[in-house]
Amino acid sequence: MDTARPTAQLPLRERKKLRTRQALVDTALELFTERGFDGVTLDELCEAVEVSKRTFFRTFTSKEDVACAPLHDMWTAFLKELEEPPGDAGLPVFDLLRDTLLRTLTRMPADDWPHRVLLSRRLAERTPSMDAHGLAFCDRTSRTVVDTLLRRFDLGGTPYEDLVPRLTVDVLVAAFHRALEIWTAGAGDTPRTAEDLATAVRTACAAVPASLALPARPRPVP
Amino acid sequence: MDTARPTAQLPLRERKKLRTRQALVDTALELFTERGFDGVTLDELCEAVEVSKRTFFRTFTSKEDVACAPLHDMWTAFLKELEEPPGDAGLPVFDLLRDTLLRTLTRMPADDWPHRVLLSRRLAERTPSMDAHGLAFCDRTSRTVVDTLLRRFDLGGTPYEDLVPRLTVDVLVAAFHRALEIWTAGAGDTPRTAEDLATAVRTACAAVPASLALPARPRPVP
DNA sequence: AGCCATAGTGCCACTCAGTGGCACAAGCCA
DNA sequence: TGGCTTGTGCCACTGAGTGGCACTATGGCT
Repeated sequence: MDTARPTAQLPLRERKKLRTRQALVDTALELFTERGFDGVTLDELCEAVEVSKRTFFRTFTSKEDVACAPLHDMWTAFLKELEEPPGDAGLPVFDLLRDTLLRTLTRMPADDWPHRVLLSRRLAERTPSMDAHGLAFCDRTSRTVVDTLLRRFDLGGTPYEDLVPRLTVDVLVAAFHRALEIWTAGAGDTPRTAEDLATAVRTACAAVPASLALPARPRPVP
Repeated sequence: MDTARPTAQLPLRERKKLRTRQALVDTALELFTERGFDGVTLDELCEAVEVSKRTFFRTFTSKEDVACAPLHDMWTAFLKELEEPPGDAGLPVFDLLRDTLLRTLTRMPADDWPHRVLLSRRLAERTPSMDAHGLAFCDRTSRTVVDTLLRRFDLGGTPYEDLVPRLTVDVLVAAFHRALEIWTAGAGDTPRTAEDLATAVRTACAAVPASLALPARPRPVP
């Protein structure tokens, strides 16, 4: 089952753990997609992966968590990527974040990650508790991102705590979510790649200025 | 307990229901604040309000729901407010939304609503599942807002579904959340009013352009 | 090679959120 | 007053998530 990955040379124990984790994610996405999030009990999932429920909860914090793993992984990779020294100095933070996100996308495992994200997002759209879990995770991650930014960059001491940089991150996250939505909704079973998603992210980010300037002409009342 | 409100003249049954609802919210916020969200079981809450658990779940969708009620109420009022014809035509949608939000704030019950929001937000900050629930609710509301906008205004048929107006709403929601955060964090037990919150909303909205332009000057590496 | 210390696992019993079903009471309408 | 509808109480049940303890596999050390 999917050995010899870029798992490189981790201690055996770690590799085993990662394999269990991946098996749980894949089986969960498969079962949930087939019978719905609520149509599958954790006992069944654990049975299928041959793992005790106790072990499941040592790997994931909740039933939602396992189904949201693909995007969790991406954001975790994003945080790592953000620690790398940026190419251009003086670039607006928003562009820096966008580029970091795009770079992260190119580095996700190209063969299976996009498919996992697709399944996960489709599930989230019809499973409120999954959606909630994903949003809360993004929110927590955003805080971490702001902390990293403050540590690495001189943002000129903004008033009201971290209002300005935090808004920057919020806008990027919003744009990413819109991109995901568009990417996920795309026609039926067309294969989706991380590049497609990157394109959508670029589009969404580019649409931000227009969204702030968008004029509201009232319709003629019917 | 808190009769003769702007409840006006609703059928008796409705008024009773609303009173039960309000009692549940207030008691929940009180108990949760005192002993923590997880430190109070629904059975205890229902006992305190003298209502059966079954009834609780006819009024609220989850334990989190009752604790998030204050902001739910606000967004519901916001949607209603958005149906009113706007004063100025041709105003940017973002400004229109912001003004609608500010107007909504002035119309919330001035005496007890702010205090409820404060308790609710403080709880949410240390209760992940409450935070998640609140975020998911906002997300769903955002969709409704976009639908209303599209129905009421001629937004010039944007490409990629509703990308542009949806981003507009997302940015407003982000700004509101930052405003809430600042307002909630404000010193200790200073009384907080809806006007204070309105001021914070104005500040956060005004900070949006700066957040997009914010330059990232790298710090000298330590 | 052999042997602990320790990280990780399985099992079991328990709490509590959330649901379905049915009988009953309170508000509403004639 | 009596039917009708709407909302409530009660009770049993499912399933997520947790704590505790005994057990096994791993990796370091001699």
